[in-house]
Amino acid sequence: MTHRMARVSTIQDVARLAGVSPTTAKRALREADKLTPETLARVQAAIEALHYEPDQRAGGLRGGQSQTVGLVLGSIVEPFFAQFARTAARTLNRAGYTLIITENEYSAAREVEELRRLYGQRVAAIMIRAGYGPESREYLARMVARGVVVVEFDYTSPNSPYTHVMLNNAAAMYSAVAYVHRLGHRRVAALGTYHPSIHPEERSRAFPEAMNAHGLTVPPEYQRVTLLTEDTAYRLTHDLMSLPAPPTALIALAGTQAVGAYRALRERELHIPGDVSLLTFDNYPWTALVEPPITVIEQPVEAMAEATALKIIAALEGGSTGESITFPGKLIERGSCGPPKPD
Amino acid sequence: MTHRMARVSTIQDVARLAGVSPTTAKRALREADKLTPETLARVQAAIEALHYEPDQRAGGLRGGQSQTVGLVLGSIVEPFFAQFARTAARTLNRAGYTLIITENEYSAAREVEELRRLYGQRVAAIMIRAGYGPESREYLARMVARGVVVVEFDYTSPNSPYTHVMLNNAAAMYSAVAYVHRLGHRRVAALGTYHPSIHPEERSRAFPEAMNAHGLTVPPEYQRVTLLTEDTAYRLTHDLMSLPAPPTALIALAGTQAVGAYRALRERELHIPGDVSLLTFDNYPWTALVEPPITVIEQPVEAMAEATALKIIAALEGGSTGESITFPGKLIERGSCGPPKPD
DNA sequence: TGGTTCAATGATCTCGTGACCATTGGCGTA
DNA sequence: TACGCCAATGGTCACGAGATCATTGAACCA
Repeated sequence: MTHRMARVSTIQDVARLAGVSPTTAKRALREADKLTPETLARVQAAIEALHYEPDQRAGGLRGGQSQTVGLVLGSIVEPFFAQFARTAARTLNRAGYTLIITENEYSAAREVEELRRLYGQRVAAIMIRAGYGPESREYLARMVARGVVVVEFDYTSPNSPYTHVMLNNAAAMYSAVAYVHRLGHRRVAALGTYHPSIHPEERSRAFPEAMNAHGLTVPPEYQRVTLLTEDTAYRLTHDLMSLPAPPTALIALAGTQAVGAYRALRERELHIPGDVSLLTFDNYPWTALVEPPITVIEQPVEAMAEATALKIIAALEGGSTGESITFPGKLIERGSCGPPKPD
Repeated sequence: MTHRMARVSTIQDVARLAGVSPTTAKRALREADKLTPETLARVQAAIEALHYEPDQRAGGLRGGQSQTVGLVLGSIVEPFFAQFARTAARTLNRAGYTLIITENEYSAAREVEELRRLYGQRVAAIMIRAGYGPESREYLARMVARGVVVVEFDYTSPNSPYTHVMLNNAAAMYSAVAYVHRLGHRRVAALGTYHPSIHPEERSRAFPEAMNAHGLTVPPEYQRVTLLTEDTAYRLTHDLMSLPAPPTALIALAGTQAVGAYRALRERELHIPGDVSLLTFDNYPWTALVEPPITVIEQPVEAMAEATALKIIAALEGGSTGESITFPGKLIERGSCGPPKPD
């Protein structure tokens, strides 16, 4: 296979073959009822014969925007996001939109180039899990000023002006802390501490608040600002368990973190939940396979993805994105949490 | 946020602000050396002031094709594919292309609609993990006739005319069978049997051949045509282990299958590897966390993705896709395989 | 000094579709 | 019968960038 001889048929070719004007041929696609049955049949036959497919780019050129929507994920290899993308794509496809999936790797700086690419395609809307940092804020605002619809999901940056679809992270974290507190834990650590610019996550912000609500405090030596990666969770777990007074319960903020935490605990030959309890966000299949199976907070991924996509569609069809929505997390008790070892 | 007042700046606006003709303004982007330094500076200042971004769709209109490449995955929630997408996107982005990621859920029928969508965007090329079945073959051929570059990866349909990038599945399967044979296993089952249209996979085809090469045969009751999903693997494992003479070793054909198989074995309270050995394709993080950790065949995902993307780029820059490539799998011995229990 | 050359800049056409306006002709009604 | 209406169809332009050809003017050389 060397090179190509593109000869793509256009609506003009269809019209010529059918013996009608291009305008009439186009109507066969969008306003079929305005044509005589015979004319319609002739045009459809021509479309079939030439295997004509409209060029989506040309149409959008006129109106300025396309039938294309951008999706900016935190990380495409995080199953939560992959599943989100699947459901969002299905919903948008049904409504006639094409989804362009990208990732920002949790960084606003990295995100700018993706936004630029999406804007180059003149996407009509963007579903975004914004990255950390201020670098992309101005660019995003400019896109909105140019008519691009924006909806945030999974995370909303502080003072964000955009509608969002999220987990009720505060309530989920509260239920997690309440659960381990009920089991008797007093020294609890989350695998990540709130930081206004590096890690401005709701989950890490809600953790000390939930602790306080149970009359507990998070010791300073448990507090470390991290990212949502396996690696940082692995190192942080090792560090925490090396402390003179290590936590008796760990809360991972995302499924990928749980992998790192679990690996570190295994390396230290700590028994779960005998020596330390473990709880994580995201109900991934493997969490039920390890021994003991891990207690998790499940997110309604599909419902969240569909809600986000529907907001986009509503806004594009002339309405608005509407109010922000939160979904409840669900604590699924398995075997990785138990009473703490007496000191 | 209600509705929009799109006023997007074009190269015309830039030209007007800079006091030059549109043609000159355009040259500031692609042939900057043809402009006087002063003119260039004026145009660049105007671009900066208006935050001008070229519309990628308009340019492609002229030449017929775009700077866009389609990627058709088997399943976006399979980590192998997600990682493949990440690496492919990075490689293509560096070369100035935008990647549109889609999935066919292993079905050629489902695939046709994705191909149609991609062709609607007039993608210049497609990287595809073709689905099972004949439904999309004709459509794909038509796209090629219209100048779209096609490269297959991970799987190639029988008699496929396209260049492909794949794992050396036959060799990988041979090494897997050799390994369990060396441990003493004689009753071995793969979680899926070759079928020319339902499951025309190299791995399932290579399995009985590898068995024969070791003087073994696959009993008919072990042979079941399945899909690469967790669910089917789960059911098939239950069925196999219920047989009067169950296999002493199981080989899962993909990481997702391993989840289902592992779950079924746990439910039956079978000890790994004491009662049954397990081996799977795809070195996913969780496979090292379960007890015992699972022996896997690792695929060089990133190298494969990059190779596929580079073939696309080569073909688009005027060359050809070149020869098909295969990559070797790597057997990583962990604890899930051991000698079989004596009968 | 007239002609040549070339760097710098500009004008115009093209791509494929959607939006909008124009034309045709048949039929009903006063 | 003349007028108006409307269904059916056609003509034309805009969208935004790339490609190609055209123009300007200054420098250079014989």
